[in-house]
Amino acid sequence: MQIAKKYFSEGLIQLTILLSLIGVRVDIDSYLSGYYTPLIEISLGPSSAYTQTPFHNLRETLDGYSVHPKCPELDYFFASRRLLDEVRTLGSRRFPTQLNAWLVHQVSATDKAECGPSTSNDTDAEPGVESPAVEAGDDSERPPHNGQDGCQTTAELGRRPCSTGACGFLKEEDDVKVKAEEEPAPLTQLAHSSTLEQEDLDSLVTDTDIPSAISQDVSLHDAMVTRAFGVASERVESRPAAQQQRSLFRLESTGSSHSDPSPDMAVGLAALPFASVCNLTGNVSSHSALSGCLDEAVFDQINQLGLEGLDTQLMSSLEGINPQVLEDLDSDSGLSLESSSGGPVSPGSSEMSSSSSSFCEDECGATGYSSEVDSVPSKGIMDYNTTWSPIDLSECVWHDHSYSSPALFHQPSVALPHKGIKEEPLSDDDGQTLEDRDLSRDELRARAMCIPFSVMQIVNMPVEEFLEVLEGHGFSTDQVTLLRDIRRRGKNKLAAQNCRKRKLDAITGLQEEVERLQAQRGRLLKEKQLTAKTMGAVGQQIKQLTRDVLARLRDSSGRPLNPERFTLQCGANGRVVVQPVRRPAVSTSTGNKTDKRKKDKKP
DNA sequence: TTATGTTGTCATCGT
DNA sequence: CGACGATGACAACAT
Repeated sequence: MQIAKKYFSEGLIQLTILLSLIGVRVDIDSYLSGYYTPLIEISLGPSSAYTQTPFHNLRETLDGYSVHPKCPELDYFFASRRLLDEVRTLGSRRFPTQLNAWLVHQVSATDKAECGPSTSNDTDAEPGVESPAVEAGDDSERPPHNGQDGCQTTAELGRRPCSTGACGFLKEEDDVKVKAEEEPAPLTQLAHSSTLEQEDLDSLVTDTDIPSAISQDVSLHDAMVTRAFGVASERVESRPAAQQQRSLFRLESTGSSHSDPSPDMAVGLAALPFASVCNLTGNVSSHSALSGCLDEAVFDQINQLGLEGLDTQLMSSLEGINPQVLEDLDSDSGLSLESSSGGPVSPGSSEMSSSSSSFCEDECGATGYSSEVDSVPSKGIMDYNTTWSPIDLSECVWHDHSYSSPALFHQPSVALPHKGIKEEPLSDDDGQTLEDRDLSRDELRARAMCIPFSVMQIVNMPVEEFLEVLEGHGFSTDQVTLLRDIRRRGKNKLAAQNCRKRKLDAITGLQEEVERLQAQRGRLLKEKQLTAKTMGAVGQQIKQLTRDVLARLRDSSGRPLNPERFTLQCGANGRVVVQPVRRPAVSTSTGNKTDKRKKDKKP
């Protein structure tokens, strides 16, 4: 628990510090609750580690600190990875929408001036980043105590009732409105100034050693102390990437207005260009800069692909990591078939804990005896009755079956966790009838044949010693046969138990996989539908734009171009060229596309 | 009493 | 070749 809290807090603080460097406000709760959920669930579905540790849900609970200890490490790793990826994408102009989000978060120049030095006072906790909103006259909703607010934001991580991406978007909108009131520049200008902002951010990013900053270990306690002493230092430098990360998420979750946010991050991405296309449609009829709109439409498509590409990239990076990380992190979760000692079949874990580590391979299985027994020197028959005690091994798999309770024989006074009457210790004082009633058939046979070994001993002793026993004690042929049968049956019984356990585990695993695949199929179908819808809208938009452009163009004789005979083609360099249609017969949009592709390939 | 689940055992195969 | 594990099949027993 403490470890989880520590890692969790450290990751958050690092992100916060990164963000504070560029003077942006931090909204950690929306970041956490929104970002991981669609990312992980879309990408991987309820894979093993995630299924077992739905930490993104746990965070939203009151006892969010009860996160599985492994999860914060995953978070830390993933967050760092994403930070790096997003910092790398900063220099690219492929994602202007992402940069727009940056602008939304960006603090005004005056705020920057204040946040620069003063950031050191408010840096590590939230106040420094919250200050823009407070200064913007949002005091009615946010208490003026910055420190308290910041701490509250950090502590609220698991408490916020509104934790979806949509909620984060609403908050984002508030910020936008505030900025719109504060500054005369409209949002569109903000968006169009992305280049400028990008340069600004680039300078920040290039001047900052993000990996090293990320690698710095800042605990929650450290952060609080640092804030108290007003120390900004290098830790502050690790902010921008986190801000990117959160902004990206917000955009993604913003685009999806569905009530079910989990499966549709890609859906949200797809919705972005669709919305832009719709806006474009409304403007087409009246605008004059048609070529600009065309470029914008094209860029929207490219952006869609680019964002999806980014999404895919993140997904692939995560998926590439998961197996090792998850396996390592899950190594103690007892995925081994033999390790589920908590089951009713194998309740002997307490006894097992005192055994050597060689039993870890098979705590209660049929193979567990060998290594332990090998370490015991052969001491002859008396050793088997006294010191040699492999029973701890296998008694846990001796079941509550009507005629089997071999664990009771020649056992030290180990309290067997078996249920029922068979757990009564066998002693010479016990009545013979009761004793016989509790004996297994092989025990009865062994007793009848005067064999001085318990079934457990016979089954669990090493084969070398078993052969020595057979040869060195003058047993009759019947006794030898019985000894071999007892050993064979005992081992086979353990093997059967293991086999059944494996079978059940396999069935369970297959059921889980079926559920996971069904969920994945549903998500993919949704995504497919939305993609088809978006593509159809884009195609219609392109057609409309083409008609509009052609209608405004004139041929050499001053007549408008016939849309049936001419078409627009966008080259790789972004130039739009009017080309005559070879075949007057109108084909489908896909046919046009293929024709265009062929034309492009020919030169 | 019947149906179903659990467990032990045997036979068989592969290592 | 023998020991051993895995597993299907069956029977006895429990619920």
